[in-house]
Amino acid sequence: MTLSDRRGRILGFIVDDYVDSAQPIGSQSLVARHNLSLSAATVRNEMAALEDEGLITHPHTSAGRVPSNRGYRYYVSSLMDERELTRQEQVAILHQFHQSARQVEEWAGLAASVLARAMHSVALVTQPTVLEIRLKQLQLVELEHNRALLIVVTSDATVRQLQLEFPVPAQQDQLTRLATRLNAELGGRLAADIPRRESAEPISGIESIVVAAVSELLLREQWANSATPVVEGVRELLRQPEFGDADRMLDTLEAVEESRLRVAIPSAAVDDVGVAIVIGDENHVGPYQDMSFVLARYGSEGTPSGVLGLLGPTRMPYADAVAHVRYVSDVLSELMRKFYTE
Amino acid sequence: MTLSDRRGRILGFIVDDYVDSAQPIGSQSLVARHNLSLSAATVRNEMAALEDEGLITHPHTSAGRVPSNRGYRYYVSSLMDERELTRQEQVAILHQFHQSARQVEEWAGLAASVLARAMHSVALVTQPTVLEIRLKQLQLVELEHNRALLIVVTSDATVRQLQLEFPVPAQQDQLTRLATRLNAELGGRLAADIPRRESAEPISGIESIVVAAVSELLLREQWANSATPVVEGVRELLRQPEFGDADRMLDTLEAVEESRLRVAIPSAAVDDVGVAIVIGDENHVGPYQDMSFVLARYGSEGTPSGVLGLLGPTRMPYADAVAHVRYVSDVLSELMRKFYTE
DNA sequence: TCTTAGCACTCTTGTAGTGAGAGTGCCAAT
DNA sequence: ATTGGCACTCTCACTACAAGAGTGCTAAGA
Repeated sequence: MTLSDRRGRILGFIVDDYVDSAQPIGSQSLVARHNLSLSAATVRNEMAALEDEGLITHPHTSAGRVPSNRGYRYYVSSLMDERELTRQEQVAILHQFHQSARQVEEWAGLAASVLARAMHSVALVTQPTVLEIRLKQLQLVELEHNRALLIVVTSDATVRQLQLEFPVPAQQDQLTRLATRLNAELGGRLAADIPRRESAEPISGIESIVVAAVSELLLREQWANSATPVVEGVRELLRQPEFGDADRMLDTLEAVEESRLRVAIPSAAVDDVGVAIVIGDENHVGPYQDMSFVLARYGSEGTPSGVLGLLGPTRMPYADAVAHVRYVSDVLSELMRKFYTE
Repeated sequence: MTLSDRRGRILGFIVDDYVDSAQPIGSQSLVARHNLSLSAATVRNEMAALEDEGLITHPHTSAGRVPSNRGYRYYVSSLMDERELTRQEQVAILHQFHQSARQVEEWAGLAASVLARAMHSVALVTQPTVLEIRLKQLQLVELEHNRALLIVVTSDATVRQLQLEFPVPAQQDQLTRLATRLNAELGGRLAADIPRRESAEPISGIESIVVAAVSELLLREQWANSATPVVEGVRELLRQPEFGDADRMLDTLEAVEESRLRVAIPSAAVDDVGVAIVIGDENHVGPYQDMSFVLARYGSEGTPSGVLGLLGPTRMPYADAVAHVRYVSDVLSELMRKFYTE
């Protein structure tokens, strides 16, 4: 569907005005605000046409117009002019990264709060993960009797631990020897390559327990991180007028909690370069019928990567959102690139 | 202050009724509900007296009575009969622990959700920490060039890592030798004993960096854990009628987020055995003027310990809350005792 | 054919008024 | 000391009403 030039502009105005006023837009106020050389009546006719196309709606007979999900979609795909952040905005963001992000693990959280604050919505950022995660080193520490702590360092410089229980007691020096041997055998391997050795040479009970645990840790790592993003800015979001009443607020709170697990779903839409926008019911799952996601990948060839983005009301300043998400994603990618290729 | 028997009973009824109806309690309905052999007028006289004592208030001239913070305090200290959880309630809770708590790290989270669900309030549980935390083992893993990962295992079987940057490159075998030596020197020491060696024998730059980092990690451990408890049940709490309007809800959301950092303050009131109750403005800090904390310690001699408890509206079923907090604290203490003394 | 002025109609929102209901406070009688 | 009675107060739900904003349609003008 393509709209005439004028009709498109009117839709654009409606979206813009509605996004920043949160009030239904009437023909007269629209003419006044934009100094149109048209009468309100003409605008009304165009509006009626836009409504026939399903791009805007009426809350009730005599209220102004509000963009529908399809209207936002048209706006985003055909009307919106993409913008970059101003130099000033960029500096403000960079500043926050330089000031307080010492550890890789803190980057995701920082990115999330930067985004949330700038856009007054919820920001979601997954921890960076490598698809091809390799074992870098493992270590065994005796705790008491027959319990030990397994520590695994992976190629993306993260650490995981698991407590193991052995059928028989094991001394620290015995564990150290085992760790040394396993490091030699398994170091540098992919998760997928590790546990396939049951039928090889006979192995002691302890060793098989350790090997199984190592493989579990390598896999769990990927899962846990990619499934539960850092969530920031819930309060920012709930302050928006669409969440003004208490019930709506509770539902949204639930939606946001679920979103921890659910980003996975719309993020399927994220291709490798661009910023993906999922508007309202375009996301068929869950309680997100009147919320939108703006998502992007970050990270590049040879570094861990993840997904980051915003979850806000459909009435969202999309151009700003896209600009912010893209910029933060670039910043994060660049940080990772520097860090991992040194 | 001590109330006459009858006056005390009436206060008790008011608190009980108000706690479960959330409606101001009038003299007539009180007489009816409890089959008092008194007239409403008499009850009114008693109520007037209670109001003079500052134990109950009037939302407005012609509404029923509502307990004041001092009223709750009197109720809790003199009127409430403590109860234990029924066998059934106990089993339900134990069941959840046996079913899903494999790792020590998961206990706090589990305890929090058990409490939150049972009491429809926010539950706060700090991770267990040892006051006398000792270095068990440290490990150094080369990452790239002059960066390495320091891993520290402490006496309470937790693991922390930190990325280090050295002024000069360091090979893995060099790092391994350093780690071995430092383990011999520092193993078993308290956090406080570690960094006090600058002026001892001359040390290489790398070594001093590592030692400083070890000490930082040992201390950070304690801080991070004791300051930020697991928080569960925000939605449960906000569903309570006192948070019915949106503004109130936002404020509370903020209060709860802050409570992550602030439990420290009322938890000062927690003595070693009992359950502490902090009602409304008894907590002078922050936005908790009409919320109450019910807190207890868990853990015992020789095991890590922490604080756990509830944050709910002052209109809270205190007897239930105390019973739940006490029981969960006992369960947790027992689990820890078993785990750490094998 | 497109645009526009005019007008009747609709729906929301805010204000005011009203009556029922619940509760209090006080007084006088028991 | 307790209680019945009664006037008074305040909330809450409902209704009525007017103002305001907006629409849809029609008919006239460019």
